Amino acid sequence: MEAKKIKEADNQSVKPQEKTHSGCVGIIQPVQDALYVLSGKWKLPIIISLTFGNKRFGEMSKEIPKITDRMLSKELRELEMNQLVKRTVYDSIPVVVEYSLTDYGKTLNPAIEELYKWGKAHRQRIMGKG
Amino acid sequence: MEAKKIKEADNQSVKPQEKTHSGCVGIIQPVQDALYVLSGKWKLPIIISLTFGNKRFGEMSKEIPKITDRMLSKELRELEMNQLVKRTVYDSIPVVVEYSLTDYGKTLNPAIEELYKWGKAHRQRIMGKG
DNA sequence: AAACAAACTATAACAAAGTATAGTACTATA
DNA sequence: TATAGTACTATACTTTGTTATAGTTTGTTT
Repeated sequence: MEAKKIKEADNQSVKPQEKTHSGCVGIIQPVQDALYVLSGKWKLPIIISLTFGNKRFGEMSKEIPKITDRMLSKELRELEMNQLVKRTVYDSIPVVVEYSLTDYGKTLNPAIEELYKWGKAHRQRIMGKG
Repeated sequence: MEAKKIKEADNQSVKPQEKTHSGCVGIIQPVQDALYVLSGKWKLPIIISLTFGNKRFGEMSKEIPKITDRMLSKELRELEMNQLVKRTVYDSIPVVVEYSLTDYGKTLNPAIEELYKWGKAHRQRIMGKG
């Protein structure tokens, strides 16, 4: 499988000659690239689940609150295409499929960590010091 | 204006008694909280634009590639509700409206920074060492 | 008075994302 | 033969997100 390309539409914008205004376009684009790969409700939950150890389909299905099998399957395939997740089939009987994070997938850790910290603080702020 | 509540649906899950599996649910939820606030294609671009200085509607509209006025207006309102962005009306003539990040909005900086770094590396990986 | 700018807002249409439900293929066990 | 486990996939549908287009208000310039 081949890595999904970065959206064409994100390619537009800013030839080097153009004014970069305050330089913010150079920041926006990579952030949008990241969001594109992580888009949707479930990719980060799946990745997080796998940072806690390799998992089988059924385990993840139980472990990630509210995810449906369809979404799990769909998102795992996308993550695989982007080389963040690896799928290993053991030809035991019955067949067992194990998912794991690739080394590349693990490079998302610092970003996830920051989102986690912010999200935690945000929840506390909103729920009132809970 | 009042801060938008965290989605009810995100409240479900895990009573303290329940098995936390490998503890990953405790990470997933805050990350989903963060994603909820930052959801959509435009909130981070808008926030990034404002980290480079206070801006007026028209400036942001030009500076953020491809955003429509409708989305800019809608997303600014949401960010304002979440206290990430402040809207200041100067009663000059003609009236001028300035948007800025709140201190709280600025706390997103580390997360954005990590997403930026990852997105930049990802683009290089995919575009081929560009 | 006519045209224009800033900062939006309304309406409708369309696209993407997500959910619900059911079903498949394989094998094992009762 | 019937039931069950594992790992999905198909279909249809609903919801949410985004875009396109046009219009509003207040005031300015010509």
